[in-house]
Amino acid sequence: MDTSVRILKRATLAFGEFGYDATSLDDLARALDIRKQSILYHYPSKELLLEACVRQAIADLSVALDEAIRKSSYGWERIESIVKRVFRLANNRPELLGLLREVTRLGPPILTNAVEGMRPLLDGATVWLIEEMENGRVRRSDPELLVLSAYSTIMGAATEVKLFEALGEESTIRHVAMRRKELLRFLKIALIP
Amino acid sequence: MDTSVRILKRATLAFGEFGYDATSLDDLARALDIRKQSILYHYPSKELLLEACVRQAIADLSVALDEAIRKSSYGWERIESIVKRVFRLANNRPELLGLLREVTRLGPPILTNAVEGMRPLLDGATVWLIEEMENGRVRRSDPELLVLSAYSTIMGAATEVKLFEALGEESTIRHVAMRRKELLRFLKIALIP
DNA sequence: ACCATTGCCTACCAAGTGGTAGAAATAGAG
DNA sequence: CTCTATTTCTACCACTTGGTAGGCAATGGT
Repeated sequence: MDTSVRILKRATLAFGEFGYDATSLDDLARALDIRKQSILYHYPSKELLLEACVRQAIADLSVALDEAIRKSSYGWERIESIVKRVFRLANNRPELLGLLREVTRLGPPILTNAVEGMRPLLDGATVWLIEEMENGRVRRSDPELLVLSAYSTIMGAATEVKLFEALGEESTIRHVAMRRKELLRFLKIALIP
Repeated sequence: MDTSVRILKRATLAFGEFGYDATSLDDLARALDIRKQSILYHYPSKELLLEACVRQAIADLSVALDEAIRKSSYGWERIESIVKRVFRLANNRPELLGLLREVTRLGPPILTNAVEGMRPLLDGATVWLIEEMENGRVRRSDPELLVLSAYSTIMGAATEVKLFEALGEESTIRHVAMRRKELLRFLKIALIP
């Protein structure tokens, strides 16, 4: 595999799981069995590496969501499809959502970039919600607020696996499925008229 | 004020806002206008300082929640009271919730400690919920799951201010109030039969 | 007056940080 | 084969990190 891609994947893993500050280029190089300077050849600085990771993560997320959107039609069906897709993503590639959370934690300037990258996604969701509300398929409320609430709710539900484990809740597939089901029930009651 | 208390407060602020790794003892000492070794006199290591901060944060949180609980009675009234209290806390002392989120990010071993400290709180909430469900004041569902979902939802809504700011949403008091209202509406629909 | 304890300090250190300079290897094109 | 560009490497650096060793002043009990 291309070295720069290997670096990107590993960095996304590390940044998403342990955080940006806690991940040193030396660590990364060791894990990849290359020299640190090879990393700095492909990505001139640690911050630029992070940027690249975030860009890729958002791209991957967009692809996944587009898939979920195309596979479904309207109203509740589509919401359900999206939530399920996000949970699947959280299961298969937890580092992606972890990285996004990390970015909101780090704040500007990297967050500003990331937000620009996500805006089409969020705007699309907002526009769609407005339409659905007008057609009476979704309960009326402030659509932007709703998108952001949904974002942080799904994010929380999908990424706080560590917390569940620490609480002694086993985090088997079945448990994740239960939490997903519970969240869906919640969302359905709250969103659908 | 007692030096050790000053250190604790400042460390909680810094850990909660910028994260554990991003906060150096030198930074802290500079901000407090004391020498780093004075910090290490009161708290023998950075990790023990973090532990102390977390302990105190949980204690403060417990006090705030107890207050909210005592002030309210049952059913929806109490849930509303708690949510409002948490939002007030997120407004007055955002570093508290920030620190707790940071702890879940850091994972074990510190998370294990923190979870032990929070267990009475969570268990209390679970027991109360079971009672409310049996009395028909709260919609039936898995109570433990519900507590954790509520935790991550409220946490997300209360702490993701940075994200909202980056999105260009002004984060005025009015906007926070709106988000609180929205969350309450959401919870009411989802929880109350 | 004495001494032990407390609290804060100066001086220092080994390890690790992100990053620079530039050599050596590799590979494709003519 | 040779030239050139790409890629990976060794060697190094200035700086920051958490933490140790030990001194020095204040305090208060005996």
